[in-house]
Amino acid sequence: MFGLVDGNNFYATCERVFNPSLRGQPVCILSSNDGCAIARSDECKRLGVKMGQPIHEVPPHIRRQLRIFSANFGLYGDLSGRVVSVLREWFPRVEVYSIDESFVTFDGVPAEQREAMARQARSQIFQWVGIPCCVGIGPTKTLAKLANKLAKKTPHGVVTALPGSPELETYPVEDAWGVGRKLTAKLGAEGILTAADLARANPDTLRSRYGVTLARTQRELQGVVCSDLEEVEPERQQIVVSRSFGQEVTSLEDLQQAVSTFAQRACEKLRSRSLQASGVWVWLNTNPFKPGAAQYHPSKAFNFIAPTSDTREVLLVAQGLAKAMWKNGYRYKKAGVGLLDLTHGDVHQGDLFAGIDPRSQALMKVMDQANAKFGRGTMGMASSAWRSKGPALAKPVWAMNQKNLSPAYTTRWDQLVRVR
DNA sequence: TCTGGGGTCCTAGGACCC
DNA sequence: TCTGGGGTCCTAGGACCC
Repeated sequence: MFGLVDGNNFYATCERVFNPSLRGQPVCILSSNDGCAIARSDECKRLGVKMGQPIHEVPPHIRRQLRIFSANFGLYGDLSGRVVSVLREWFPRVEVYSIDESFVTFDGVPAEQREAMARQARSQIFQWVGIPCCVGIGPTKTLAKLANKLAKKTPHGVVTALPGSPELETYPVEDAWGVGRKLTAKLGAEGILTAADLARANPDTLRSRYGVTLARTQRELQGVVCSDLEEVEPERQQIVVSRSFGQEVTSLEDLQQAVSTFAQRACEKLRSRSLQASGVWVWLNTNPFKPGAAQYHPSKAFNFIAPTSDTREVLLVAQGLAKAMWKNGYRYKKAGVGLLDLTHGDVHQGDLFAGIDPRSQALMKVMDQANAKFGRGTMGMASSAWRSKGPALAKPVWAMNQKNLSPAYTTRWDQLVRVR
């Protein structure tokens, strides 16, 4: 049996943990650049703010009632780790599925004890970390997900879903895991409106019309396990860093600084996972929402002869790609850098003629260690915006808007909460 | 004025191999 | 008039997830 544990309105709840004045208030978390609502407390949902809604579309009289925050991923990630560490004490097998969701298994736990166990784990997480969770239990991950959604509507927060449960008859198919907007529309046209309808549909027709993914979802709703617990995170295939700009960028110099900064960050992520990249990919975008503005969204990739994790090498290429795509006269709103064809550092297919420069790894190691010890941005490449962290340089024009960022309560000494 | 970021998997078609 | 069988790899697009 599987369990799915997830934090209710996770980001909004994280903000409340260290700021009790937010309890009972409509809390709304904005995406990077303070654009869209990406998390809402129940009170905020009741005021009609929609998931993903651009905040400027929310009527001013509603907006004034909201407690608005810029996304503070450092805080959310840290609290997420605390939730997982409590879970590991209760369950021998845990799959961390996302920042706010984990799958667990009830191996060897008798059926009549599972819900009680889930309730205990749930109350301990609330007591120790301060995050209210719900637990869904089912014989497959898909049913556990479904049960979790049902649990949100109960006061005790724990629900079990079995194949053929009466709840499936009224459970909308679009809320099933693996059924998105497009499939909902197509299935609806065939009269498949609920999870029970999907479970009952003709499997051959489903397979041939919609592919193997939906066929698996159907089997899982019938109680057949198609997706097992993945305790070890699979190796990354790609690493992407992209941002919308706070202000539109109109000079190549600013654009290259942004691209450098993203490339540098991508390389840090790469090395933290002991990976190397064989390809780099850069793309640029103008503002698609601006009516009448000239649009341009080029993208260009480059393959290395031998995989690398050296920031200098990646940066040089990323800069070159950005320059090659640059056209005067456009107003750029977004850029991104991707690292592709990732391989593990210990399986190195070298360059027959150039060999490996041992100094490269040593240099990167020193940089990473300095940044780990003294904080991100302590050492960096001059072409990036790394120095903008210090007091001497102005904020880059492309820097994100984060007007309502809460403190790094758990990850910076100077931002700890004071108790009088 | 203001519109997120980071991923995965599947499928079909084309180019190429022997 | 007739035109094989069995593969791989790559890419683009579409769908999904949080």
